[in-house]
Amino acid sequence: MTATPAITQPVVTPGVVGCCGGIGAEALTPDQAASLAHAFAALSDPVRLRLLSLIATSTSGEVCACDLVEPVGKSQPTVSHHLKVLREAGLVEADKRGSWMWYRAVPARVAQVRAALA
Amino acid sequence: MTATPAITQPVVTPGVVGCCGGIGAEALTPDQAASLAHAFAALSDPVRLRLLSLIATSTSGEVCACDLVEPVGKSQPTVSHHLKVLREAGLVEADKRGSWMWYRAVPARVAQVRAALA
DNA sequence: ACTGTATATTGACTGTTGTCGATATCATAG
DNA sequence: CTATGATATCGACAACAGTCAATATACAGT
Repeated sequence: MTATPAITQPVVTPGVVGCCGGIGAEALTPDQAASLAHAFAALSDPVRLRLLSLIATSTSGEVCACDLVEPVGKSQPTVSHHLKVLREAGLVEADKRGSWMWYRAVPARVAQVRAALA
Repeated sequence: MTATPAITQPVVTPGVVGCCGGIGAEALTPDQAASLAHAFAALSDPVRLRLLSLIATSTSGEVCACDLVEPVGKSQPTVSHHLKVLREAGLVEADKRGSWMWYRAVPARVAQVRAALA
């Protein structure tokens, strides 16, 4: 019954996700509840939701961190902190190119969290 | 563009929900992000997830509060507190019959939150 | 009325979280 | 190699959230 992948680690489960451990299936085990709660916690801040939205809706599929500070109206350290939380939740990933960090959403992970509400 | 219903209030939006304001659609406005974040915050606690799961998966569709204290392993006031948070988020509703409070899930509301991850 | 039971509220404590200024790290340009 | 710009980390603080014991409220049965 370890069907729900660990959310604590930024490891993104490959392949089809979100088949098990949903609210509407069987009752959640404490472990499943804990890891799901961690994922939802990452989504429970308006700034992080805006960041994820900005990243997920960008036409190029990725966006430079430098373009995220101004839209959310928070300081650079604060934005960096929120991006870290999103990354630790596996909802976004990033890599450094030159001086810039490019962030992109992880659709499979978002789908997995969404499926938990089934 | 005030498509996303207010989550702060326990008012449940009738009819079809979850068509607008999702992460993957356009970028969220600050207001949309705020109300969505409030909904996710209610799901960001393991105890509340277990409670919602227990309620949503009950065969009769509703469950007495007295049957929720023991499974989650928390004190009665703590469980009562979490049930209040779930109710304020519109994810569950309840009514008193005799001495007992009967809780049931609000599927439309759950679906609305799920749709925000589209 | 009184007693027992079910649920909610209060008050207090503790741990966590969002925020920013200051600073550190790292890459590029000159 | 220094200077500049982009990000991340650190330290501190205020606000918030989870928890429980104690108490309050409401209902049922006797």
